Amino acid sequence: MKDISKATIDRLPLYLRALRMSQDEGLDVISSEELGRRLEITPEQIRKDLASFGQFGKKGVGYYVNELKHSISNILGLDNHWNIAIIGIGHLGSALANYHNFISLGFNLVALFDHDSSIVGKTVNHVKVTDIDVLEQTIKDLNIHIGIITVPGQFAQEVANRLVKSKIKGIWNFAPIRMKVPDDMHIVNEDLSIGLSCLSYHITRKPR
Amino acid sequence: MKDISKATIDRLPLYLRALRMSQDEGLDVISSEELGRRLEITPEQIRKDLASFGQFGKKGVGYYVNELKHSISNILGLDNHWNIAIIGIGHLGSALANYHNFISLGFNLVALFDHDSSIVGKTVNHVKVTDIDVLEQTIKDLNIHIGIITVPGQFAQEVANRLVKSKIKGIWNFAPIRMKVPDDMHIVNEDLSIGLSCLSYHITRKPR
DNA sequence: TAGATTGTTAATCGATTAACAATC
DNA sequence: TAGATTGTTAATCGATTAACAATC
Repeated sequence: MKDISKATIDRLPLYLRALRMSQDEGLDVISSEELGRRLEITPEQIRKDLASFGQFGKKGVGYYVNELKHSISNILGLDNHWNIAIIGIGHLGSALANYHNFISLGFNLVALFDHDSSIVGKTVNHVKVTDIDVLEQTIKDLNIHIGIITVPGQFAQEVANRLVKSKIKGIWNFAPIRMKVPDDMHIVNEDLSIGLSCLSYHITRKPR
Repeated sequence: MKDISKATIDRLPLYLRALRMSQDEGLDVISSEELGRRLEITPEQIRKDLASFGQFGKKGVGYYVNELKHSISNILGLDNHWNIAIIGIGHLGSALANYHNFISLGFNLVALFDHDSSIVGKTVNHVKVTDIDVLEQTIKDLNIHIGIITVPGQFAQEVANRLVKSKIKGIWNFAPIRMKVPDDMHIVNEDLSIGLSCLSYHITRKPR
């Protein structure tokens, strides 16, 4: 398989979601044209993206919704049903613990960690908060694959270091810093203030 | 000014943050080399990005931290101190209402809206939750510029329609749908499940 | 001055769009 | 069959990287 562009991978989750919605509406077959209309992505782009992973459509017909849905799920590795943990159960951590979309994508929320003794022991969305002191051991015991960092910025690097040592597979980081991790560690930075700042830029430059 | 690339604009908030941190550390001057090291962006990229807005550096010296910080703030329109409101005070909406980074970027959180009578009237981070029935009037009264949508997906389009009618300047959308808005409406979609899905893709393909 | 570092132009790389043959 | 729609190749567009003159 050739190298897949980052932009293509970023669009796959959108395709998956649109396919689910289409299926809920009772559609069995969908064309790249229709999928594009729903997502505001050109049909050519969609066909190109999908074609980089194989031939999923039927010429003259379109794509079988259920089939393509499963194919994309598989490509994204969602079939692995990764075990995830959230580190830092403040406002954002709690919100993510309650975010049902992750569950519906196939992720298992198996642990929550916090430092604060007034939070440890509490239950958020049916999961008990564990003391961060036993982070490494719990990651091994519960076979946690992905760590979600929602601690304040000044503690994020240390948490990342401990996750790396615990042989976690990937990190999803919400702390507003660029962390230093080994080259082979997979890390995705979710930077909430970028979106709002960009919006500010656009409304300043091109007011309606 | 030539057309600025979307990628460039996305990086400006990162520059701004790194400059703040540098200033906190007592730095007066910073080179593109050093800035690049902190952000893992090439110095050439940084110089190119900044150059598209003007000449901010001194050859042979670097960039004056405080000066550049203010310039980028200005470019991003953060000087406007936009009034923002959050619509949908569930877990995510509450978390955003408590997110201090927005305040430190210069945004004013002036209103929170919800439909649920058990939430209306409560106070989150010193702001009272208003009934969504009076959304339009409150937007006018409080001169709200940006609406943050954190309602469940099925209600998001309707909220967007009402924001558009209320002549809001921009929408920051957390609902997992692509909303239909007029072409001249500025909207940024913050799609939380994309990041996690992409992480799943990477750890599946290239396990450490 | 000599060393350092920007700003800018040219070269490369990557992603999107257009076009169309293949085929259901 | 005729119309529709994919998959793929070629053309265009946009973004990054490299190189270097300008200058502090």
